[in-house]
Amino acid sequence: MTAWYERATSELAAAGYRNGGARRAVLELLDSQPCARSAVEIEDALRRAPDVARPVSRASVYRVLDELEHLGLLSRLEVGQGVVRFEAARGERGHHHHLICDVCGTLTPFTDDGLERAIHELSRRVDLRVSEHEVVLHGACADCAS
Amino acid sequence: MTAWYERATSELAAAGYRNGGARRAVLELLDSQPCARSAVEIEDALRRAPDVARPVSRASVYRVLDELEHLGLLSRLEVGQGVVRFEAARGERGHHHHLICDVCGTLTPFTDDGLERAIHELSRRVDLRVSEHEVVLHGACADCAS
DNA sequence: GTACCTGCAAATCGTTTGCAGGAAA
DNA sequence: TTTCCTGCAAACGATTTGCAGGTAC
Repeated sequence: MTAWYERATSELAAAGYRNGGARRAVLELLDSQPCARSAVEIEDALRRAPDVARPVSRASVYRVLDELEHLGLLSRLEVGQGVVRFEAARGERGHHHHLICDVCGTLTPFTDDGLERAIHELSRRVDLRVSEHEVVLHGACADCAS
Repeated sequence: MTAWYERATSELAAAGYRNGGARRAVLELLDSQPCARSAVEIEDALRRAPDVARPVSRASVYRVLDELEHLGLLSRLEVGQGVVRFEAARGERGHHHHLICDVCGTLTPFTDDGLERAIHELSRRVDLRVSEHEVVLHGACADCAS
């Protein structure tokens, strides 16, 4: 159980949500993922691992994702073929961006301090009260480029 | 008629496409836009301006967008509520990124050399043959933040 | 016991596709 | 005339919603 999971459960409770089974299952699944997942991927993962999790209907997956996003506990990532993916927002330490292989669709996280500095700089000059940012590098991964 | 429009028509011709009315209408509309547009927005714009354009069916809009994207004449931008937007790929000079207001959905282009340098740098270190990149800053625009 | 939570099925919405008639070359 | 281009309508797949029963508290 990570810090994110604890924060998520306490913020959900503070917001008046009950501790239902579907919500807990989605929360645990997201907490265990290294990178962003779509609603369908989450539903499949929960269905395929009845030992550690419990099946959750697609409608509930979407509902939970929506709640978590509104509480600022998830980051939304749109990339690829009209699919929306979510991942735990773990704050400063967990902050990262994404590489996507346009051939096979694989998503890989990366971090870069120079990039963060540049974004921090320009965020102050821009006519928008910036709350988040996202960077995606498209290309061909090592496997697909060969 | 911009350089992009000319390049687009000649590349389309070179690829064996005919000069049909729907394709020309979508091309002209995209050429006149300052920023990315969705298929639905394009369809509406063409329908609302019968003087300068001609109505084009939604299916044709999607088909033309698809052709243009494959020829590298359009950049794809996914941001916001599961909508895909496209804009003319005008090359180096036209290269830019986007600010999006999460309240009203307004999309605004911006450029930043420091950001480009940082991305260029890290692109060489990363395990992906990078072909494109995209940066989106989320937040509240001047109007919505007040 | 009450109010929220969940699953199911139907409804939406963006996008894609099959097909038949119309247009470019 | 041949082949591509278009529009229409149906098909699709991701996401949302209405409703009835189940569950947390």
